[in-house]
Amino acid sequence: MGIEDVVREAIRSSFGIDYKEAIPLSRPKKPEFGDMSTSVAFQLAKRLGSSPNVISEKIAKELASTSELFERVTTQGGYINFHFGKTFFSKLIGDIISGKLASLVRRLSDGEFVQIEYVSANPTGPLNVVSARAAAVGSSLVNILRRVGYDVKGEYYLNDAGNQVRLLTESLRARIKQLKGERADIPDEGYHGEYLLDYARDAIEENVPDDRLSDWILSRITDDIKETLKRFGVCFDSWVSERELRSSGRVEKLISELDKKHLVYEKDGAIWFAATSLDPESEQDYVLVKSDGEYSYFAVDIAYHLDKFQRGFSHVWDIWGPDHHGHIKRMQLALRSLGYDRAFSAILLQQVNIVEEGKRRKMSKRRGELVTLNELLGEIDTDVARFFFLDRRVGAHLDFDLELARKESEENPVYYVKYAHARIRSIERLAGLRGITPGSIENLLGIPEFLHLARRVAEYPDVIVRTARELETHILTDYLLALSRDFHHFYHIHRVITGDRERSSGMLSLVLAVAEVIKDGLALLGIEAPERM
RNA sequence: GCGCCCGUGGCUCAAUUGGAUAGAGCAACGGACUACGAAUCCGUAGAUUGGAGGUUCGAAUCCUCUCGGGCGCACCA
Repeated sequence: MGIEDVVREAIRSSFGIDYKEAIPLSRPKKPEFGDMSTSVAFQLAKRLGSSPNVISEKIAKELASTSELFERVTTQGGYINFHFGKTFFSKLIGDIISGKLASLVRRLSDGEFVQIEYVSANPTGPLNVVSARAAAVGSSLVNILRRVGYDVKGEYYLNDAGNQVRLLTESLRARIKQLKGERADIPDEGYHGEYLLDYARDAIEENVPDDRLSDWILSRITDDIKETLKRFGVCFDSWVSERELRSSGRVEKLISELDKKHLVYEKDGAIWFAATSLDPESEQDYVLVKSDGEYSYFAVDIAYHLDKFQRGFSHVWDIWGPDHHGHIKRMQLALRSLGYDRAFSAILLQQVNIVEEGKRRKMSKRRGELVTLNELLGEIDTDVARFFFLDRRVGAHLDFDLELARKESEENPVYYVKYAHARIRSIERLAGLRGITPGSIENLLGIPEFLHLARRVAEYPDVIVRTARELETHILTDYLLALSRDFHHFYHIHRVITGDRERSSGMLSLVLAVAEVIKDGLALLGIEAPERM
């Protein structure tokens, strides 16, 4: 029985009511307020026509006499504060250092088959820093959801068809001609980035026939994207090709499916999806088949998502850039008509701006103004870059100052966390030399810094759950920073290995637990925890 | 014009989704290595949470208005 149930039970026996709402539990800001607290008395005050003070005291009294979970239950101005006992911490630390850390995390799912689709940048050029943010966040969320029990697959949707590809090929063709000294202009809407010059050189060298140019450039760029992602520590479970999707007949099938539901009509030579008839709130209808006979991006994307569900995913998260937000509503609408809207959610990752000398610079792949992930990784460490992207809310804009990133790579917070880990491993090595092994911590919990650090370690399982639930990696990075800070502070006050073997054993248990948590947390974020630095 | 996201110390970000005195890191200033790693620690200073109303026991968080910044509103993807 968890804390929530215990409190609910206490409310029942104190006031004879069934409290069905969630019991708000939070970690108090001050240590004297205990290990966990609830403000439920405030909520009950109105309903019971009594003051929070009176109510909280009654519940606390009831809890103190009935629950074995707590050493003490106190009240403070209407708040009810719970204090855990020594056995709670002993068991926790013991479990962590004996390799049971993963089992302490509450499972949010029992193997539900789900997918996260991320990056999915068009294969028309090198990955930029915007995709890098998506790559860092997506790959970490895959790990974290896996930890709380989901069966997660990460997928990259490759837009290797349609207009953009045509423009890419024409741009490349123009670059080849230019290199051969012929006059040729890159189409206005085409890709003007210099990177195409390198590809053009290779194409000339390899003597790629003109009718194979499109396939050739797509596979070259796709390979380079895969290579870059690998360098960034990102590996996808699957890659889905838009071109194959188009030729598979799935789009056609989708349209006839929608047609059966009377959501399709023809106008001006195009075929439309009747969004407005499905939802009066919708502003407009959307084209499925253009008047030139080509499928629209929207049509193919619906077919793609339908295919995901037909592959058995019960939930699908897409990580999209802010420029896609207009796409969310209509996708949900289309999926609703097919019966899948609740199984789909989009995570809108806010944009990354490149900042130079305090001014934002526009990023455009077509104009070729971009900072590539490869360039970035040439300047700073993969781990530093990942941490940089992960230590922020997804909804927050990110002003990326390469100058600053370069500078910060030497004083980046990620090293603070890594250093805490390396320091503990160093202590562990010394303990090994002295023949000291982990032992009981019970006699040390009276030391304030020791208790504080133990409490911080105890938060970890809940931090993972919150990170997974909110799909926000910064919750985990922030926690790791706080844990590292608490450890460094502890380290300066208390020596772990001393002549007192019993005390040393207990101290060692706690710091080893800290190291295990750091290692585990960093691993979930795709970052290495070094033994030495 | 309509819709969505963001405004928190000089800078970059938090605040467990409405809870206790708004917290950290950079940068600034002053201190700490003769025992486990100084990539560290301790201290000082710095905030009318863009602004104005409202909702209630309680607001950075919710509602209305307003001011800035960004992004959408295609037979582009």
